[in-house]
Amino acid sequence: MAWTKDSGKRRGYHHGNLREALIAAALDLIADKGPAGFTFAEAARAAGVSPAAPYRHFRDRDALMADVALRGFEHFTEALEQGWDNGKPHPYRALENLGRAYLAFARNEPAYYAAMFEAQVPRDSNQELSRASDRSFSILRQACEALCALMPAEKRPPTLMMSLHIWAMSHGIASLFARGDSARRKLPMTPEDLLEAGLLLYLRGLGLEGL
Amino acid sequence: MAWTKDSGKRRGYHHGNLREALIAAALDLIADKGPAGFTFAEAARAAGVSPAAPYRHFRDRDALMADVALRGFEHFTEALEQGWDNGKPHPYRALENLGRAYLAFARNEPAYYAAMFEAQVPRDSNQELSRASDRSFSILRQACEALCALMPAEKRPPTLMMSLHIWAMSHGIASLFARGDSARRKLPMTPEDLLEAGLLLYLRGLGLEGL
DNA sequence: TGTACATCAGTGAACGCGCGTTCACTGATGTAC
DNA sequence: TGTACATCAGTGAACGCGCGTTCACTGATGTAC
Repeated sequence: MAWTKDSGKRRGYHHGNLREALIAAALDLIADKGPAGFTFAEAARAAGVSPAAPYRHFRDRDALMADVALRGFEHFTEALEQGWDNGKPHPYRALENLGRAYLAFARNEPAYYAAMFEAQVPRDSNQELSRASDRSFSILRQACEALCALMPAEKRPPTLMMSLHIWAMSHGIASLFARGDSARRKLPMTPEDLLEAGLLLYLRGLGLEGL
Repeated sequence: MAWTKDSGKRRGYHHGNLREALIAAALDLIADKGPAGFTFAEAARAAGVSPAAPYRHFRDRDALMADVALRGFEHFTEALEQGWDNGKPHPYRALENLGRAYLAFARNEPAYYAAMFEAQVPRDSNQELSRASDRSFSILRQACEALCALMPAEKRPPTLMMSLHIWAMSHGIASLFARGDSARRKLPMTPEDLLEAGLLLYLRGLGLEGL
């Protein structure tokens, strides 16, 4: 990974980019051993810095973890937005792509995924984090609204409920079958196909027949 | 909890029920601080026993964790079976109850739930554990088969896919909104209502209209 | 352009702590006869 | 029913280890004039 360490150039007394390097180290460690298996000291070591140095950048281990989760949600939002691509070429197809983006994120970024959803980061005490999480969800909600707009007004389901259902199914499939770490379960089909079929059936249940 | 400690009677040199006591202690600790926040030493202390004693019963910390997960799946299977209640009074209603049982388990047994789904217990290396997990899933599958039997044969969906969808949605809702620990997200409705509506819509999508 | 100084971001040594694990041991229990 | 003995399930002391955290420090950087 290009963003780890100092990519070659020798550092002097000042690291120059320690904050980023610590986060990168944390991600590596989390990916390796789960959210529990990362320590402040080890992250410092990985960044090639004394064990006291991280305290210049993070209050403690939990603060680093919260930052990892925060960045995770930011990247996640971005990934979902790209998947949705403003509803192009067609809202249904775009929702499918959004779902794919969800699964791809769980697969390719297991460390972020674990920090966001499984590390016990107290979201209540961290407004910034819960707002970032809300922003991710809002992409999904926006997608549901665009889909509902295709239906006659009197047949539209509540979009909040609809987006929660789709979130739950995507999250369930991602957590059980698509994640990129050791907790992934085997599946006799691709998670993408499973999700696609699930979305199709669910939307049909809502009366969104024509695609 | 009645099964913790030695419930009053003074123990002598032999604990008498140390294995159980250690598991109970592990559950308490996991519920408190997440799957990471439990140590062999602390479990021993909670059971009122020297730090060397647990080694008579478990090879190491991971073995204890795996045992907790295993028991979790056993209780989970039981809970799902009770919810399903052999399809009574009616398969659809019974499926709804099965879903409720799933959510109730996540809420009431957060420690088991975390050990089963979030602790990094390597399932591959533990055949007993993966079989227990399969047994839980098979209840759900059985329920789907009963529901499908209500449909004309040529309209029946593949029950494996159907049960995976329902598992994913239940698991997603449970993990995000129903779990009994600090990672639960707020929701403007009960998780039970959300799941019930989701199941209804999904089944409708399958063509299971009449309930 | 040079110099003085404040601030910043590191060092490295030190500390107390709790964990995992081992060891020789011992008290309690069960069983053969 | 009693006794001898094997086995089991604990003790408690000890060890090495790595972690989190603190401290006075120092090298590098930026800025005012």
